[in-house]
Amino acid sequence: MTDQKLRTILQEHGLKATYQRMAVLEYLVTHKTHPTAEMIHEDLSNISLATVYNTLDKLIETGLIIAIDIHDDGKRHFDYYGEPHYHVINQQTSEIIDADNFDMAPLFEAARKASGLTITGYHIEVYGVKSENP
Amino acid sequence: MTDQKLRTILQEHGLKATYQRMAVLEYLVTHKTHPTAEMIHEDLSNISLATVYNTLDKLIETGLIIAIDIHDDGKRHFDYYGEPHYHVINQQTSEIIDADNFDMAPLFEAARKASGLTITGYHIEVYGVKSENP
DNA sequence: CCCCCTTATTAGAACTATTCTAATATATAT
DNA sequence: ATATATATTAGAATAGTTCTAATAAGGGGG
Repeated sequence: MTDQKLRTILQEHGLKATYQRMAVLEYLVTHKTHPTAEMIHEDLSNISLATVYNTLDKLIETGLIIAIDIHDDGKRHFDYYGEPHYHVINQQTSEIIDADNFDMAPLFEAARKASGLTITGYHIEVYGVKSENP
Repeated sequence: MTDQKLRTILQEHGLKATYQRMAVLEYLVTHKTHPTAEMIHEDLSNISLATVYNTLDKLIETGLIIAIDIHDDGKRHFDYYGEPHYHVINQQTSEIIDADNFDMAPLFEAARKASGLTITGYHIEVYGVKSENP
């Protein structure tokens, strides 16, 4: 993804297009690894950890990325959220698999009915284990 | 819920029926407040915080309760999971609303297809805000 | 019914992911 | 180009959770 594209995305979401934000956003766009803040900081070694956290907070506020809490490791993982999707988590390995083969609209309608709220988003994690008989 | 019932539930899930576990489980069964470990510890004042955490871990392992991470407050919240349900979270107030008016079986099937795993459970949080025009 | 042994509880220390501070630097509108 | 509000940073601080190791208690076997 070009710098100009990253700059535009950030500005369209009301964020100043700093070098650090462009780098963190590009990292999340191009890595499917659901990294932690520490992992991003290690790879982008010229950006401070505080800035990684600050930037992740801003990107979450805009909805560009989401956070996933894996209870196994106690760390927050982050995921670019360009297209809505959900996560399937292997309980034996903590591997996170992206999936988008399900229409969430009926769930939104059910949630609206149950709560009276205007639905703005969702986080779905489905847990599984390796099949006994593949 | 009677002590005998609590004892039976714990033993059926392979856990020793200690006073502390019965108290924590009963607390979660009877409180719809999605409490944190600290809140449980404050209310059950004769049970140590370490035991509250240990017990919550054990109850999660058995599937009797689940954890919900609210990113707003950085604390883990816990919820008795006697019947499958999902959560609608008011982003303005962090209020957690239980809802069960949606059949998750099709999502399980989609997740199985996407991952090849045998699905064992799910955590769903739907986010919303107060409607503009109620 | 009472041991025995495994498992649970506890207080407090330790850990660590995340947030805060306050000084410096940078983006962007004018 | 300048001003100004906003962003970055290193390091300290915070706080939720986990660990330690000593004590207590559940419950199966006799």
